[in-house]
Amino acid sequence: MSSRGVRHDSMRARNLAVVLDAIHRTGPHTRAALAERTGLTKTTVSSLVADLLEAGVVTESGAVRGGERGRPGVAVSLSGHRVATLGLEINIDYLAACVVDLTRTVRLRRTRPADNRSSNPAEILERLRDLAKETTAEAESAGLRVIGAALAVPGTVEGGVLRSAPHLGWRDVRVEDVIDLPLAIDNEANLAALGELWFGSRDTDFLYVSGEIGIGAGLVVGGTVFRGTFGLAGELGHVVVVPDGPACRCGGRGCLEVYAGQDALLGPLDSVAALVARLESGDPRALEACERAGHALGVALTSAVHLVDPGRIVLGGIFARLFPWLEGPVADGLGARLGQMRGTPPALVVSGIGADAAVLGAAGLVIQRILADPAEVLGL
Amino acid sequence: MSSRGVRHDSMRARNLAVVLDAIHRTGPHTRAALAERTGLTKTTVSSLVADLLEAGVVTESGAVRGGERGRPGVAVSLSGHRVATLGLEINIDYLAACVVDLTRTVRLRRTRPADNRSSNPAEILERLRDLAKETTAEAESAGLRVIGAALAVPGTVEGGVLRSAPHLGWRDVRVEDVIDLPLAIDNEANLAALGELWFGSRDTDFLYVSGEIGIGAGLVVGGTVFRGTFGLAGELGHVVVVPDGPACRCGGRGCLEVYAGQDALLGPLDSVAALVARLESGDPRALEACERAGHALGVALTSAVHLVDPGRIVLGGIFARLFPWLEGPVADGLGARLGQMRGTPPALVVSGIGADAAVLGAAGLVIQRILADPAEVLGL
DNA sequence: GGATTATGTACAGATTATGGACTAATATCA
DNA sequence: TGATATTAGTCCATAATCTGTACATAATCC
Repeated sequence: MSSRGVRHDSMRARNLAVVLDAIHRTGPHTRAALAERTGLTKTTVSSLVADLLEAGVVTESGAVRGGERGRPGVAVSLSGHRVATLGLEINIDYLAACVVDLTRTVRLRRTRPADNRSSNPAEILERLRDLAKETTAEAESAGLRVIGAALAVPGTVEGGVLRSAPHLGWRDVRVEDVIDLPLAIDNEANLAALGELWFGSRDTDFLYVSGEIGIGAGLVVGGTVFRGTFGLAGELGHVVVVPDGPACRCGGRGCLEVYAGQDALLGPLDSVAALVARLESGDPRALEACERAGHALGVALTSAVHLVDPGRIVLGGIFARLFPWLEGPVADGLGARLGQMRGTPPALVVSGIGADAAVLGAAGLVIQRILADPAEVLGL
Repeated sequence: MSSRGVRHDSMRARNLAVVLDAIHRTGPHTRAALAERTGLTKTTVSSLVADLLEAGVVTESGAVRGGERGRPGVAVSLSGHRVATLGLEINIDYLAACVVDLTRTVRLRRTRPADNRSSNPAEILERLRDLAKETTAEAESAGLRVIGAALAVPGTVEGGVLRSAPHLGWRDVRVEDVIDLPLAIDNEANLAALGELWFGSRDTDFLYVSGEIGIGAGLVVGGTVFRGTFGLAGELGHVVVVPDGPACRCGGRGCLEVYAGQDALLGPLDSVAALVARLESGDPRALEACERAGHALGVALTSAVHLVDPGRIVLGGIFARLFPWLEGPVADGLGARLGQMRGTPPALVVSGIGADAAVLGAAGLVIQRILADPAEVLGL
C-alpha cells in the first residue's frame, strides 16, 4: 500500500513479471505468442525475454513446429536449471526441507524425525539451521542457485514472528539467522494451501483444510492466500460447532478441534495408520469417531463456506487419509445445510500431495515471489 | 488477472492514481510534499497535478503558510465541485438514492417508501429508474458531473446479476438500463461496509455486520472488500450457531438468522422502534430476546473472527440501534471464546452511519473506482 | 521454385519520467 | 532595511522504455 510512483525501471520490472507470468501460466510460448497475450510488441517481448534468459529463469526449448506455415517460433519456457527455492518446516515430530526449481520439480527433500515438543526453541532452530545449510549446499553443488526460503510452522505468525504454537509450546519466538537468505515465515495451513496450489490440483480458488494435531485452513482466492488483517485468518479448528460443547484447549467450547482433531479421532490409538487399519476392518468405535468428526467438519465448513465463499474444499493432512470415511458425512452436512443459498455446494476433494504439503508450499511461496517480481528478486 | 503489459500510457495512468490517492489519503498536500510521498520528481508531480486539475478532481486551495521559511506551497486538495457519484439502493420497503462528491460530502439524498415485496422486479426497476433519473438531473443542475453509479440490493450478486434476494422473492434478475452510466451492483452488506469505510470510522480493517431483515456482513481488509470466489462471502446470517437448532429459511438449521434476525428479535412487535421502547421500559420478553440474539451473535462472530481475522467488528443496521442491549452478551461471548488464541478479541463498536450505510457505500464504491484509476474513469 | 505466411530483430520515433538550472516567494538575521 | 537562506514550482535537455515499420529468416503450399 505504499503507493509509490511508477518510474521507467518499475515499468520494465512489471513487464518482466508479466511476461514471466504468461510463460508460467500457460506453458511454453513463442515470443510472438507472448506479445499477443501480453499486449506488448514483439520487439519489447524479445528484449524482456533476453533479460529473463540471461537471468536463467527461462530457456529456449527448441523450435515449435505446429505444421502451420510461416517461420516456426522458438518456444520459451521456465528453466529448472538455475534458480531454485528452499522450503523449510518445523512440525511436532520432524523437521523438513526441500529444494524446488522453477518448473515445480522437487529437486531435494530431507526429513529429520525429532521430538520437538520436548526441546527448546533455540535447540530446534539450531538443528533447522544445520538442515537448511546442508540442503542448500547440496543443491548448490548440483548447480542450482537458491534464491530465497520460507518456513512453515504449526502456529500463528504475525509480522515475521511466531506468536504462538500451542502444540510446540512456543510463544513469541523470533526466527532469525536460520539461513543467509531472505526467509519468510508462515502458518503451516497457509503454506500447505500454497503447496496444493503449486504442486497439487493447480486450481486457483479453494479452501485447504489441514488436519494435523490441530486443524487449520488456508484460503486461496485467485491464486493468493487470504491472510486476514493480522495474518491470523483460517483458524478453522476453532470455529464453533456446538456452542456449549466440551471445553477446548483454546479457551472456547465446542470447537471443531474437539470433535475432529487428531486426539479426538485417534482416541486410545497411537497413530493414524492404526486408525486406518481399524476403519478398514470395520471397527465400530473407529467408524463412529470418523462419523462424528465428519459431522462436525460439515458444520464448521458450512459456516466457512458462508463466510469466505471458497471455490472448492480440499481435505489434506490426516483428513486426506481418512477421506473415504469422512467424505460421506461431510458432504451430506454441507449439502443439507447450504441448501437454497447457492446452486451447488463447493466440491469436496482430497489433496493430492500428502504430508509434504507445507514444506512444498513454503518453497512455492518463494517461487511465487520470483514470478511476481523477477527484477527485484533476481536483481535484473 | 489479465496480466497485460505496461505501456507508457498505463505508467502515466498509474501515476495519476498514485498522486490522487496520496491527496485523498492524507489530505491536502503541496506538489513538493506529493513528490516526497510518491517518490516522483517535482516536475512529474506538477504535470500530473495539472491533468487532475483540468479533470476537475482536485483544486488548488490557496497558499500553505506554515510559518516556515521558504516559498510557501500551494495546497492541492480533492475537489467537490465537479465530479460526483450516484448511490442507489433497493430494499424491502424503500428505494433510495444519493449523490456524493469526491470530498465525501453527501449532496443529495432521496428515499421513496415502497412495498417492494408485493411488486414485480420490472415495476420496481422502473421506479428505480425514475428515481435515478431525477436525482442525477438535480445533481447536474447543481453543476455536478455524475460519473458512475452503484446499486445495493438485499441479496447475492454474481457477475452483475442479482442471483437471489429471498426477502424480495427475486431470483436471477438482470438489472439493466437503469441509468445511462456504468452501473455496479453489489450486496447490501458489502456496500454498507464500504459506507462505513467511506463515511464512518475511516478504519481500513473491519467486519461490518449488517442487521436488516436478514443478517449479512461485509469484510474490509486493507480498505478493500473481500468478496470470496464467487462474490458470495459474508453470509454471516447463515453461520451455524446450533447444529441441530430450528430450521432456517435457507435450508439449514440453527443459523444465526434464526436467533438474531429481525423476526426473531421483534417477535410479535411490528417495528424496531417498538422493540426499543420495550427494552427501555425493561420488558423482560424483549430483554430476553436481545440476550438470546446477542449470545448467538457472539457465537457466530467467534467463528467469523477465527476464519477471517477482522481488525474490529462494527455493528450496523438494527444491531446499531440495539447496541446497548447487545454489546454485553456479544462481547462476553467473544471474550470468553477467543480466550487464548489472540491477545485481545477485536474491538466491538457501533456503526456511526445509521440506515443510509448501503446507499452511501454504493456511492463510495464508485468514488473508490475513480481514485483507483482516474485516467480510465475520467478519460484523461 | 516461387508465393505466402509467420517469427524474430533492427532502428527510428514517441511517450514519459528525471535532474539540474532557474525563477518565485517567504523567513531569518545582521 | 537589505542580504541570505530556504523552500516551491517550472523549464528544458536527457534518459529510459515501449511502439511501429521495415526487413531478414524460415517454414508451408502449390
